[in-house]
Formats: sequence, structure tokens, C-alpha cells
Amino acid sequence: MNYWLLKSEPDSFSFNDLERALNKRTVWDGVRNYQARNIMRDDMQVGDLVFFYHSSCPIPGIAGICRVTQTDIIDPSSLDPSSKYFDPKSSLEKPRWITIEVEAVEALPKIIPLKEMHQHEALANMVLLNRSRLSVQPVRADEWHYLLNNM
DNA sequence: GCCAACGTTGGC
DNA sequence: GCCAACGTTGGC
Repeated sequence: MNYWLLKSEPDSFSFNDLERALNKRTVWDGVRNYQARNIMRDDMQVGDLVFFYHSSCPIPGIAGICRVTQTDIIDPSSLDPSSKYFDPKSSLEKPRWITIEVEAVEALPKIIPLKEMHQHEALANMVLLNRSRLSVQPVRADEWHYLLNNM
């Protein structure tokens, strides 16, 4: 089993929104970055655990934990002409944007702020702290457990 | 609102 | 295939 981190702007979709969604699940649509897509398409598996990260907000940080419940989903927004994520180069026959579904597992007792993560040497190699713009990214097992047990 | 980092586009 | 121009992300 592997660990990941997904970013979302809480103004558009927060961890709390996921907990209130039908079955506490959502299709992770709207990602339009090839590296992020490749991770979802090629590397993420049902059962993998995922940190839900809040970006572009007053306290950027990890808000909760979710789980991958489905893979190999054609991003519905890419085929929807009325969506701002519509991609005319994508089609049902040759889909370009493949994504996953996640379900909320639990909120963290307290958000782990990015600011605090910067202060821990054990997290210094996290993708989040080094490749700040990637919105779907791997988390190492030692980093995952450190975050849950030491912060 | 600024701006650094970095991904994408398109002319050549 | 290079690279300048441009657009987006996201912390501050």
C-alpha cells in the first residue's frame, strides 16, 4: 500500500465538504497536469491512503485522511463542454484525463500547518516542501507515520 | 496583490 | 527540438 497527498482549495472543496458528500466520496476531477495525472493513472491503487491538503487559504496544511476507492476513471469534466475543465482534445475513445475516486476516512484532530512541517528535519525531503506546485504527490511511509505520530 | 517556480504553447 | 512568451500555482 502506498501513501499520497492531494491538494484542494478549501474555498472550492474542503475536507469537510468531502465528509458531507454522498458516501463521503468524490471523483477527483479537474486535474490538468500530466505529472499529477500519471501518478493517479499509473501509481495509485484502491486502498491507498491519502492526505487531504488545504492550499491557497489562511492556514495551508493537512486537514484529513482519505482512501482511494476507485481508479481508472475518465475525468467527467474533461468531456463536459459546459465545464471549465473541458478538454476538446479528449474523448471517450481517447480519454486524456484519468483520475480516481476517494472517500473520507477521518479528519485530523488538528490541521497540520505547512508552516510547522517546515520545522521538522524528518520531513525535509517531502515533495510538498520541495516541489510545491504538484497537486498530486507521493508521501513516503516514514513521512506519513511521522506526521501522524509526531505532529 | 506580489512574485518565484515551473508547466505549456507555439514559432522557428 | 529549442526557447521565449505566457499562464498557473500557491505561499506570503
